[in-house]
Amino acid sequence: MVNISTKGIYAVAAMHALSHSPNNRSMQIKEISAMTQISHGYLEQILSQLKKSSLVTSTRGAKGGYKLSRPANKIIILEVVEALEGELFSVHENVGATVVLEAFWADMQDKLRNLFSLKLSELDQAYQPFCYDI
Amino acid sequence: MVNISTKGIYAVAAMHALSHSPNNRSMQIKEISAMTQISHGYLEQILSQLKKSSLVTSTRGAKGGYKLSRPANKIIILEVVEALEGELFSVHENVGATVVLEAFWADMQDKLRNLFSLKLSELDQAYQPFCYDI
DNA sequence: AAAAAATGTTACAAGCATGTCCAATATCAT
DNA sequence: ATGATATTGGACATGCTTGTAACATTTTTT
Repeated sequence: MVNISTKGIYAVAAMHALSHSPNNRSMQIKEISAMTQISHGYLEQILSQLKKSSLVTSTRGAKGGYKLSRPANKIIILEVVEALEGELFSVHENVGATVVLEAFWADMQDKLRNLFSLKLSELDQAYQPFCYDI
Repeated sequence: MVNISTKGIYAVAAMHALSHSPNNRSMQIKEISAMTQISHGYLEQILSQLKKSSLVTSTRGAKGGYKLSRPANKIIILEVVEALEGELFSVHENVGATVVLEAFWADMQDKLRNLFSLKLSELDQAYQPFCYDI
């Protein structure tokens, strides 16, 4: 079943925010919350998960915060989403019930995973609105 | 948020079963249940939804059943899934919070909808396992 | 007319997801 | 050392989803 909810989308937003921290300096939840409009409490949970999946590292205490554990071009969106929601698409036993449907859903899974295999760093490159030069 | 759960997958399975009814004769829940391994009770709900979305028609009473309301090559998987789960992918306000992310998710939505715009009739053509001739 | 065979509708239990909140722990600054 | 500042972990409320089950309604058969 495909599963991308707000949680995964928020995670991508948080990671995207982190990827913009100059020189990958630590960012605090407070800052990320201000940038993404995600509630402080919910970010706590999300970042905790991202940490468990080794996508970010943290330092505690005053002046602490989170930062990317790897450069943004070594992280793909799929990882981020799956860190929060588990396997993006998993077809279980019996839901196909025919060979045709099993093959179909397996193919879908493949295509979906491809679709989400974009690097975090490519977000800006690919989706930045066109800007005129002077 | 992307949302395809067992319900949508079951719906595709049910529709696929119906598309194999010779001459589009009515099939009963009992038969569909036997073919797809989906419980009778749950199929009732699912078929009821499919009917509300005008994807199937039904006749009640003894010798009743369900059949496709249109030929299988006029029905796409996306419709079937969305009949059960609502819009396949909808990005709401604020979850992007930046232009880049909004553009990204909008693009994803587009690509996903394309991915699921396969005709019901194409399932067999595209995913039938290869068979050797004699 | 009555029984049998289907769909149609609704209520409900159990589990999962979303999001809030707080206490515990760790770190920095004075 | 002490207080301020952050993360960490978990408890918890609320609502949605999944799936079951029972009952109502409609149609056919005898």
